[in-house]
Amino acid sequence: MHKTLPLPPLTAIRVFEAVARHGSFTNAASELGMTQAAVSYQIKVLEDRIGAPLFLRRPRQIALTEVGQRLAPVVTQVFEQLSEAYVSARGGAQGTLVISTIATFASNWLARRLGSFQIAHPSLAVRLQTDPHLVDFSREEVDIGIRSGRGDWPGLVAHRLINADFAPMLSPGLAASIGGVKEPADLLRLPLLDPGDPWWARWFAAANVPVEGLASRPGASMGAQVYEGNAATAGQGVAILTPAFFAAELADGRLIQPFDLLCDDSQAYWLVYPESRRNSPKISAFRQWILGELGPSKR
Amino acid sequence: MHKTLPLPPLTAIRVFEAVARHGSFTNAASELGMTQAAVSYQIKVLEDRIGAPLFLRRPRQIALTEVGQRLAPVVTQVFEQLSEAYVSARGGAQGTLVISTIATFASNWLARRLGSFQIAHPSLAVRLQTDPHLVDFSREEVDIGIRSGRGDWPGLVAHRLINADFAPMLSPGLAASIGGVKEPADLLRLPLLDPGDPWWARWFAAANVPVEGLASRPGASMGAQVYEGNAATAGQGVAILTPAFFAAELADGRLIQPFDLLCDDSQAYWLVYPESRRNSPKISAFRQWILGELGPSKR
DNA sequence: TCTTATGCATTAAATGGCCTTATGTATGAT
DNA sequence: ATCATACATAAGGCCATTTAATGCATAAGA
Repeated sequence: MHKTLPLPPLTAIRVFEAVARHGSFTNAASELGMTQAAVSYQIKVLEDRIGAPLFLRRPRQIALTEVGQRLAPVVTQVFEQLSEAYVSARGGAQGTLVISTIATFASNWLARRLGSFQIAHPSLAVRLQTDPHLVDFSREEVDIGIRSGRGDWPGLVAHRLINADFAPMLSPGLAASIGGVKEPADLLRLPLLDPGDPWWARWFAAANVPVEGLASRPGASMGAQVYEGNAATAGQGVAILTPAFFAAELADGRLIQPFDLLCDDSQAYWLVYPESRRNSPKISAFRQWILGELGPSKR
Repeated sequence: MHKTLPLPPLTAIRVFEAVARHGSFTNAASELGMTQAAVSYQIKVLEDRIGAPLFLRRPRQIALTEVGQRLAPVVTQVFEQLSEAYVSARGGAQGTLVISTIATFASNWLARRLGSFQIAHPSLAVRLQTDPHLVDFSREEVDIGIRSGRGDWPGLVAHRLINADFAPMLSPGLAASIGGVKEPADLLRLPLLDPGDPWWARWFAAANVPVEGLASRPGASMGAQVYEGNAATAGQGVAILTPAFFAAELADGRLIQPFDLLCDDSQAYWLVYPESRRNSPKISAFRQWILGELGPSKR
């Protein structure tokens, strides 16, 4: 057990510092935003604790006693140090934004846009941390998380970013090679990328296209969408993809989505952070940025 | 107007320092003499103010976050400085005893005895300040005063030291030179020292001895007693003196007081100090010493 | 695997430190 | 002599702080 340091009443010391600096109870009170009576009280408290007067009460002014003169400079300096450390802690706490995200979102969405956030907030360092499990903000040093799920985490604020829905996509050239894709069954005349992905079976079922022979292996599709997207853009086949991850390709025509039919995994990607830090500047900044990014393109 | 420094909640900082040092809310609580719940609350307050967690809550232990790691050493150091200054102020306040006294008492009584006080309290420096007016403790840096008066000063504790009474004194040799002093009138056969002192007239009146011709000039007797006492001891005449100031001479026979008749000026010497500082160690020490000095010899 | 122990979080309620308002006192200025 | 200034004091209220009781999660042990 560590020896406890003998410390003066801190409230009183705070008041003493201001009084010593001003040489006046009244002026110190106005700086501290309290009444002169409160200052008088605190000084008395401190004088009682120290066992000696700190000020001489002269008619229209006060003067530090010897004891007060020895105490005042130390106290002033101590508060300066403390203030600096405090301000720096508040500031430093805002200097780095740690994002814990799952790899899929990082590579398919965040990677290409994060630059604009960093340009908008040049004083904020961003640390990306991809991690498959749901971060526990109370035991890991992470500011915000991006996770899939249902958005109902207790104690956390969750903003829905994008739905994890999916539809077939292919390059315009590949579609033209069979004279255009008119109906879902047409897709079966083209190579399917990762045909074992359970999303295929689900989508064709929703489209009322009976399909056999789609190997039913466990899909490693999550996180690999970016590769399949590249392959599809290159015209190598039809991929089943989440449109929000390929908004740019769909917009500029590198990929087309021939059917509006979207299937749903009943999953979504969420931005999450602790309720208690809702108003942290860096978290506000990121929230504002990411929701703005989603607004214009795909909502 | 000085710019107000931004400061953290000081109570919370105090708790934070202990927690950081112990690495435990529970242990810090016991050091601080409060409950673990209170510690938890204060840490939360500080974390809210700073806008970031200071500790990571891991299963059976906590760990400082980066923000906490930067804050903790500064805070610890700041409290060490503050504690040192505080202790030193409390101690320093007890290192010097400033006595404001009137010259008579200083020269006739204190001067010869103060040495024993300083020997008994070698760590206490004594500063004697002779000053004719009654010290105002609220505007002068004085610890104790010795003054004559009636002992009824509001806000001050007053201990009666000695009565300012008086009686004729002379050396045994001088008394023998006229065959001994048997009755008050015998004194008139000897030279009176400072015959103009009003004390003489008053004493002879009390002794029912009619006297004429005592020059009625304003007596400078107060403060001069020590000189008259020396002259009397040397056999140069009869002096009218305050017995308490010549206890040693009376005890060893250098002076005799032929008559018990004491006259009274209705004055006394008092030790005074502010009620609020009654328990200050140095004041207690002096009070105890001076009352002890009076006890054995003359009470 | 179940039980126990440890350590922090939370809630509601009690406490008292701290502040304010109102007023008093002393002194210097007009 | 009256007014203005600055600190002291008294009474009362409020809210920050604390406590007691309880919950929760995890690690250790049987």
